[in-house]
Amino acid sequence: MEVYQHLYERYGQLDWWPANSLYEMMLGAVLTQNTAWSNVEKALERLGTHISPEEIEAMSEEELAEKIRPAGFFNQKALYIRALTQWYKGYGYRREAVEAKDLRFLRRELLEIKGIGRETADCILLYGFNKPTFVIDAYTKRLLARLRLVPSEKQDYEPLRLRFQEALPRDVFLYNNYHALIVINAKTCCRKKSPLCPQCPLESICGGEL
DNA sequence: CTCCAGGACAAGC
DNA sequence: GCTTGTCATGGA
Repeated sequence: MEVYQHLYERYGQLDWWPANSLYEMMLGAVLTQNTAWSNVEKALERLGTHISPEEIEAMSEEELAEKIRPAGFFNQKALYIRALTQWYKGYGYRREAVEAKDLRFLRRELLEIKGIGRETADCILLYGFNKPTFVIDAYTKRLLARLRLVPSEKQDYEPLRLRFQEALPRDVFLYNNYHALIVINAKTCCRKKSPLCPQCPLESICGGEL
């Protein structure tokens, strides 16, 4: 918890994920795949704030792709969003219906959806449906590499996720805030590949435990 | 101009 | 199983 402590002292409790609704959160998770968040914002804005799954369903494939164009990979992401929306429809677009299922079941279901890989699934589960699964993204890998907790940024997803989960108490709020802190910190400082910038809250840490 | 950003998939080994 | 080419925009 050492790394977490330092980040928490700097940024505090974030209660994170930039979205106005659960559905918008899910859209953001797909749209941000290998894409700068500023471009995701443009795409979400073009869809209109408080976009509903029913509205997305009413759109044609081309129409949706055109709307999300600024986010890049728009043809694929249009497919992915439709597939994800179809899945959600199976639960009547009801949050409680999804949350009633357990984590392992939902994770398997999400991973079967075209365009929903491990990271996107975990984001949706953690930030969308409050399930305790840890999110591993590029920022997380970069952080681990800089702290020398792993030899390089090229690490497999699952071992890293389990490493975090085994090192931390199984708490959805902790998982949520921890990953949020990693993202916020990455966007705030330590941009490029400098080891760790001087003003980084983790500057003094060397090999501490997560 | 090049490089990169909160990945995922299909094809090939 | 693991690795590689592909998908695309907008900003630095």
